[in-house]
Amino acid sequence: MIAIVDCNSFYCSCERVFRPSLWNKPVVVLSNNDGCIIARSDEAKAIGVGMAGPYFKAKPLIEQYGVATFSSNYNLYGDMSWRVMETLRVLMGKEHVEVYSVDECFINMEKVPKAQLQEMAEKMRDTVEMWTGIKVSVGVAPTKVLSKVANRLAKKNKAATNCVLLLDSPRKIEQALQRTLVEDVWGVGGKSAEKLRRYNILTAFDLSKRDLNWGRNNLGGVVGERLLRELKGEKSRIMENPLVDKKVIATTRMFGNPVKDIKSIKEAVATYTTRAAEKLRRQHSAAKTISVFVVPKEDNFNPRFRHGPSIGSYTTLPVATSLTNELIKPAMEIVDQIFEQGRTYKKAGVMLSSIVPDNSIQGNLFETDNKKYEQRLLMSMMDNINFSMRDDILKFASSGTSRNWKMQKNFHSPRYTTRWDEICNVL
DNA sequence: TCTGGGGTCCTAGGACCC
DNA sequence: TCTGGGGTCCTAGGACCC
Repeated sequence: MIAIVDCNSFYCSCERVFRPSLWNKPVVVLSNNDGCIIARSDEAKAIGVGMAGPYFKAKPLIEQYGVATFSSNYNLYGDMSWRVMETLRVLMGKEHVEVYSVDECFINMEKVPKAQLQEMAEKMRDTVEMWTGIKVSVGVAPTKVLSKVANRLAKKNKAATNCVLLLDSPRKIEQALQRTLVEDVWGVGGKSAEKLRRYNILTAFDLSKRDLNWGRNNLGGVVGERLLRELKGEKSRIMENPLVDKKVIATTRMFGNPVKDIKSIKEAVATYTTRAAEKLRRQHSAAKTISVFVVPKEDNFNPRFRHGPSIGSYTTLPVATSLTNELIKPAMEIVDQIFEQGRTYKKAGVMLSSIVPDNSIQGNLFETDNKKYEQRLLMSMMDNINFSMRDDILKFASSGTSRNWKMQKNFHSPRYTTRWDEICNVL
């Protein structure tokens, strides 16, 4: 059996841990740049605040009900996520925990006797709440897809399930599938749901009755076949190694305000490159390809392309690198290529790909080992200082000092758990 | 006026090889 | 007159996830 542990309204819950007065009150958290709503407490859902909607549209409702509003505080959420996952690793053994996203993880329950599954799921729920203050929901079933179905129903019917649902018999699985619409199945997105409805497949149960070949031919090849296997109770996505290195590393952001000058774009791109290179070094990798793109602000707004088309280019380096300065240089050259005078831009991004472990970088005849060593030492000193002191205390000059492109964060909460000067005060 | 930021996997099709 | 069959690698793009 497999369990999935999923934090309830995770970002909102993180904010509420340090603001108990918001308990049972409507809370929302906004995306970067305070653009969209990306998390809502149950109370906010109840008064009709929509998911992923733009903030400005929901603003009247938010003000009318006095909804507590926060800019996203990823320092806080990242640390709280680590606490939740670490609690589960202590409880279940770290080899059984597969972190799937910031707020959810799969637990391999093969070793737990069948009669103790319910009890163990409740223990996970209670321990995480006791140790971190975060409430979670737990779904347990024979496969990952079915455990997601269970988790969703547990969350939707908190009064009846107390946030734990175990699907351990064919009858329970069938009932759960009948109560789940096909678009709510993990792996079925908008496009597929539309197609399935045309075949009169409306619930997860309807879908589970199709045979594997049908899935292969109508739902994106092997992906569809695997999905059908999982719905039928046959494991098809194995427990993956949770700490696989990223194959692509990206840092992309909307600007706080639209930007017209190349200097600002270069500052932003240099800053994003710095951030991406840090992520690269954290996983001890180096990249051979760097791509840069910008998104112009289009006057005729087309809802089909919310961000408008992006304009970009890439450079393949002679040797893979993880050194910030070696990545900033080609990035700046790409900006020179793609920037058009007279246009206004609203977003830019940097992507690193062709990623290899940094201990297997191909040597370069013309570079002495000594110089490389010194440069790496410099990088790791910068990383340490920036991590332990404050973001960006040391930076490359090309990242700029004016930073008028920086994003808006008008409702930022303190980084209670990761900065000494922002620690929680109890008065 | 104002709509995020990361990722993954898979497939099709072209270039190229013998 | 008549021009195969099998494979690999790469890239772009689609669909999906949180």
